Amino acid sequence: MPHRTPHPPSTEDCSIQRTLDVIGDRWTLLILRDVFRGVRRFSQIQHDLGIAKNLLTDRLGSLVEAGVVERVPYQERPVRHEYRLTEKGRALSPALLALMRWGDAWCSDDGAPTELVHDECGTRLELQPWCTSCNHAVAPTQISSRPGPGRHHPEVSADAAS
Amino acid sequence: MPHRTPHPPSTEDCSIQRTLDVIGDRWTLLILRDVFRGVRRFSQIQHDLGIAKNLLTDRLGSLVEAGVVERVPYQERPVRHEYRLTEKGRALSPALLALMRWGDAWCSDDGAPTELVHDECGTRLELQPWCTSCNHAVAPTQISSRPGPGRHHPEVSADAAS
DNA sequence: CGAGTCGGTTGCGATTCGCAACCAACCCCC
DNA sequence: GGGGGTTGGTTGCGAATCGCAACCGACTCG
Repeated sequence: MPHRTPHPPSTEDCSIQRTLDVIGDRWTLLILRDVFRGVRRFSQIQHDLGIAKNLLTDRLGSLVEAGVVERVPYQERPVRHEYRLTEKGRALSPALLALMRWGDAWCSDDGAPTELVHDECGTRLELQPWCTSCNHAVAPTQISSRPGPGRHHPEVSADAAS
Repeated sequence: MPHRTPHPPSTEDCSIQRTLDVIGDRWTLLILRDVFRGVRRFSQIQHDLGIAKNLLTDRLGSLVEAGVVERVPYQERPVRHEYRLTEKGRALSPALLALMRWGDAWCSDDGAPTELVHDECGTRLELQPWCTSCNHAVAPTQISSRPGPGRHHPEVSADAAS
């Protein structure tokens, strides 16, 4: 259980903060990437990532506790478990894709960035927020949040970086 | 300069890995969130986040070195600098939004998840990968990557978690 | 019985973090 | 021209975390 500072001193806790409290660890997103890919068993993940076993135990425990993955038996005699994504965990897919896309586009060793494409039609996917009724990409400045009951988070605007 | 293990033992470095090498730190994404919001000066960020100054110095240095932000003077006499997003940094916007969205939807303290909406028309934004030619959301299984020259990354599929 | 696998737990040295103190450059003000 | 304030750091040090290796219990197979 990697505890953060009990109260991040001045910033009110925003969505990013809460998200990072769950997955903002050096290993956690890599573990989740493996689980997304179908690498679900302790030893598989451990071998694939090269993570220390005690850390993997710890991170998987946190993820289970957070409800991102669940520990289900995949065989009896001997009973063995695997870790599966919950609904909450599957909901991370867009974020993981966006991070992957960014790494491809901006951190590739060879110069050429790769693209994500839609298998069926070969269209390049941008992963921009896309408005289904206006049918075009939505700039970060045109996005706001609609809180359930009176809460809002700080605006994140790329154009504020002018 | 927070060094990772020199060679992440068995996993070949994938896009997620490379991305996390740049922003996979407990503080870095929070720093970037601030910069996106327009909080660009050292002392502002430091105060807003409550991060230790030596760590902030270190993280900002890494981000500058990675080309995610740049350090530009915003006044002479005395010369003072601020940190601005580069093109590369602005490209993180979809990822940041996706993470924020997830935190809103799944980690809110009060029960009701907030939604992202398009200002102009009020449409709820899902941040799913959206195919502009098919005009519908693209499931993770239908996404593949088109590498520039011979490289590919592992498929990330939410449905593999069946 | 002995060896092997899976999924951990325990101990310990090395790294990193968080905090507080200090500092250099520059400003303003008297 | 000395005192005080702000900005953007640097340095030192104790505490928490990490990474590695060793060990372990349950179980299976030969």
